[in-house]
Amino acid sequence: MSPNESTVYVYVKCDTVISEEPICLSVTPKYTYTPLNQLKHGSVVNVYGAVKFFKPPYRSRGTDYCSVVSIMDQSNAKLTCMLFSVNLDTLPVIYKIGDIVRFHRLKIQQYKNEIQGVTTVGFSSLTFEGTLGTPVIPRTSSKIYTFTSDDQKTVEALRVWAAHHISSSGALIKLSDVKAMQFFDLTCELVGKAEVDGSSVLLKVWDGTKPPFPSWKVLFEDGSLEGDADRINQLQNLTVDILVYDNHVALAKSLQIGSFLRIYSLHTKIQPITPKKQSNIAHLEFHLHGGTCYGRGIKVLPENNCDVEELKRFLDSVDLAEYQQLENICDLDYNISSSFSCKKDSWNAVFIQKHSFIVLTDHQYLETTPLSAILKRDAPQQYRIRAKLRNYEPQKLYQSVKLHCPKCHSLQEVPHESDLELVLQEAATEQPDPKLQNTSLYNSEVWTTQNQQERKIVIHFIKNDGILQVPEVTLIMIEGGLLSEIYQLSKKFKGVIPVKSSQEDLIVLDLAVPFLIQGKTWHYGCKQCSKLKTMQNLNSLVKEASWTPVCIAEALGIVPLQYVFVMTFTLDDGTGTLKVYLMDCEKFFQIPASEILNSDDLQKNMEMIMYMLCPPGKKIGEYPWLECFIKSYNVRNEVEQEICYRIFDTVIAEDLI
DNA sequence: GATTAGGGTTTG
Repeated sequence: MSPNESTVYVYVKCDTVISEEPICLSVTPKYTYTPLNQLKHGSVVNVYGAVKFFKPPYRSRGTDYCSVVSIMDQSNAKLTCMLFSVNLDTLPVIYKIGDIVRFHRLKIQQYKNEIQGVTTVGFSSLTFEGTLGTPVIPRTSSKIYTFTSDDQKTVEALRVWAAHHISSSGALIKLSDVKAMQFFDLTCELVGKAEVDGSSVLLKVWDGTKPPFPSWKVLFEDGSLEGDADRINQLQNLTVDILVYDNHVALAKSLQIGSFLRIYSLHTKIQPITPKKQSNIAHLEFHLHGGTCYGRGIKVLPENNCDVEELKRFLDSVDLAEYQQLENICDLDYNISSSFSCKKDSWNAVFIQKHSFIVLTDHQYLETTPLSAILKRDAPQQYRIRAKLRNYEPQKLYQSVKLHCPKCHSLQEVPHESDLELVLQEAATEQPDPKLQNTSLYNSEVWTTQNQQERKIVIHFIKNDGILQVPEVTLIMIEGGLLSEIYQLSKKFKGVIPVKSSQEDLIVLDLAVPFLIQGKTWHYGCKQCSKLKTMQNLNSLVKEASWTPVCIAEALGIVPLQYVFVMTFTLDDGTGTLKVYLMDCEKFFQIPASEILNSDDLQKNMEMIMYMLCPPGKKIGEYPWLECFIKSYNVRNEVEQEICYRIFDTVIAEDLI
């Protein structure tokens, strides 16, 4: 064998045992691998990639199993592959984002202006654990495959790249960290299973940690529960009930008790509290909905999977007796009648102590003052209080979010989209000035819309030290853009500044619209306090590329407005009631007011918090106690002086959110 | 031999 010849090791895989002894053949490797940015429509290629997204194999409506896998490599290009096979085994065995795959004989074709990979005759795959430092052992059903030292290097290099460029399974969380409303991936052991009806199956699983809220208990017919009854009973406070629907039912039915599972895109919801139920504690529902969106599905993990090995060690170390005690307290709560409200409160106290989901104060040294005493005293004072939230206003969340100027302290409404669109439409009729395009600060491109009377849009790409960067870190300015266009661009670029041409330079379009759109946050400036400067002033930020809203606002002479929640709480501690104001950016609810209007998830979290603090359909005796820090202050109106109260230094405990 | 799905959450 000449020194330049590579060695191809042909590993012969017999069932699950990989032969330790490579058969050494003196042949030149025949496989070449195409970088993902060089794929040509119509070709059949071999590729390597790190898994960016995947749907675990599921039965398609046709004859085959299907798995959708998106991969990326060092070229930063992404390829989505449609993998089909009659045989489940020949699809890649991917367990999580970041795994490394090698595909042989993948056909590249075009679909909707993008290329995609599809299985073709002779398709085969190897999958490797993506974690740095773990052994490079392929998962595959292929009995014979090549694996050279070059392959080893490719996998290792991709692991390093993926560790920096692909966010690992952040969705993989423990039951103890589960939030009241979220989608996540769960690694767990199956302890019980029951068919509930034709379209759903109940899975009872645990991962050794205690969820922050008790699990809902799904009802099923007597005798339909599979699993060891003693064990199910012993673990009842640590297991959660997952309802699995529709297309996942068949797979769920086939699962063996005691197997280790990864359940992808599991959904938690708070169980509505109904008057029939005696408990005033929120319960969590776990759903694996129908469909395969976001890779929703179930995969059985082998015993030798490193996550399973870790889970097994952890499950063995759990002290079950500790959770048995809590169970007894739970039983007390479930069984007592509503007439024993003081007992219930004491249970509530235990629960709150354990899970601390009620409002906390930073000022633990202060003694609690009854509201009746506060009402008799002059202002200004500070108090620690313990009360229940009898009512709050406004009830509609979007009405509680306002814009506050830290300089002149004015409060204003967040502009409605239709108002923004009017201003943008008006501005779009003005002609961009070509003299202001392509300067040392930015490169400009003029686009002409096709269907709207040839409207001109100019995008100015701000350079970093004279060089254009990738969109993710590039700030752009837009002239003549409408709301939908700005919205689309804000998804691609670091930030978008709506501008217009003036005599000397580009200037901020109008403070009636955001001066900067960054991610989901629309930043506004105060009309009264801002003293606008032109866009060339951004030059001062270019070197450091410090494109924070604060820096940009300062460079442009803008006083940025803060998003705040403004609410009135009516508090009641049995001795009296007090109206208390809350003005909060993000500390109180642990939810940024600046992002909530553009986030369904945050809105749901907020609704859930208010639902917990002020549960509808319940008597006030059953409301949770809140601990707050408030201060009183004098407000003089035209006729008289009034004492007002405001919450501060108070937060909702993290566990609730 | 073609089809399946074509990533971007249910509404139980």
